[in-house]
Amino acid sequence: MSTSGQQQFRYTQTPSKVLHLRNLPWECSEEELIELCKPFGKIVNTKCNVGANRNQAFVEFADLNQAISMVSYYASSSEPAQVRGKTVYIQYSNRHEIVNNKSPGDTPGNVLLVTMEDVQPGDVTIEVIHLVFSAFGFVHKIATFEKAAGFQALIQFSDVETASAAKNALDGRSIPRYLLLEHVTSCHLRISYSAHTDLNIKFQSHRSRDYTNPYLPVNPTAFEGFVQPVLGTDGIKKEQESNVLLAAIENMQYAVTPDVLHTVFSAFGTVQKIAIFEKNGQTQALIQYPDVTTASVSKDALEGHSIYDGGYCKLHLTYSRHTDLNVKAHSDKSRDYTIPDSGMLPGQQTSSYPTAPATPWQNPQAAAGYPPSGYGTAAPMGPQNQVPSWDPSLQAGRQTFVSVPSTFPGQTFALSPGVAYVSAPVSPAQAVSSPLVQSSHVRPPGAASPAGQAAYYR
DNA sequence: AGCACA
Repeated sequence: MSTSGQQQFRYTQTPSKVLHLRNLPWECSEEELIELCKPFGKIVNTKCNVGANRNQAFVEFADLNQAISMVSYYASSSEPAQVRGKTVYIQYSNRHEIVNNKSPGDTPGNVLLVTMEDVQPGDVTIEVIHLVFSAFGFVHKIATFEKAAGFQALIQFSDVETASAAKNALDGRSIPRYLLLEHVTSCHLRISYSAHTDLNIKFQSHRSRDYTNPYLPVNPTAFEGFVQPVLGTDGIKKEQESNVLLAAIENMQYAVTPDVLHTVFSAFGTVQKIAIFEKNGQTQALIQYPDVTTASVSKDALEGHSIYDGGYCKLHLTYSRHTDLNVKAHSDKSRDYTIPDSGMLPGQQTSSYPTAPATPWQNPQAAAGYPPSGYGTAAPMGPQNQVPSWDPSLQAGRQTFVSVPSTFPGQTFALSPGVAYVSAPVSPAQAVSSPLVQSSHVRPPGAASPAGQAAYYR
């Protein structure tokens, strides 16, 4: 019992038939899981693609001893458990059975429920959805709606076969970027079967279509008053600018506080308000500037950059629909910098940073070879590092990372850490002179492979 | 790299 050594923590949990596996490759299949676990016993249930990164899973053995044998084996093995060459960490789950594994969403039907991750409703138009799914057969009807899970669409095919073909081909993939709005960096598709068999579409509108009934009335109010991105003539691209930026923070290994964001975003102008919140398991933030131009410059300069080197806390910026945030003046999730802070000058607001020990924009060399193992490697951020307003000299000395351009969503962790320096950081002056919104050029749909598959990003 | 709710 007294196994001395570093792995003793593995035994601190009470054994369970259910094992919790983490650090799996993204979208690890059930087959791969079973392959890994079946040498140790009979697997009666699994739950894959769990967690925000879909890189965790649960495996339930028929017998407790089988689970124990697997944990024990890898606890003492010199070779770690691996899937696709990635070390998998195994521990006992704190639950004793996997519940609800077979959801209704696994029962095939002719209607698919598609969840588009990491996008705002309206970022993906119904035309694009139609285009993407038409590659597998005639799409009868589409209804889109906003749920807590995100932006969702019900897509009705003629039959189960067509629907499952589309599901198999597209589930877990991303809509090719050239079909997306300029500011939309990725659109993962999560697809399950709906229990519906026939959708009841009442109007042709920006959120619902019935392609079997061209005479269906067009909802007269459906297209106007629509705050979502304005559709271009091709119905595919265009975005609405705003003085408020929405930042989706990817790969958030460090705490991101309002003050950290303030430091980063103040480089381009006065930051008025900041709000941080969780959405769909991802941390997002709203950053309010006084005007659209400042927001636009900031957005162009910071998009895709990471707050910390190594690709941590990577920012994806879009324009928010908000124009004026209503936030608590001083909480751990929000700040209103427009409210005069008695006894505190604006530049002194850095005085209390309980949770922001890492230095944004730190010199990459400083951390080279030091994978982030906590906050220790980063120097505490002091007032001297605060950037209250634009200062070219600071910007010149500031080095930032940008991920390799070909980094696809979901592969972020799997890709080599080949990050590239932005050798000439974008200065606001340059950014202003360059177009704020790129041309709405869209490659023709024919550019997609006929099967509609090769073009989709894994 | 640390627990599942759609």
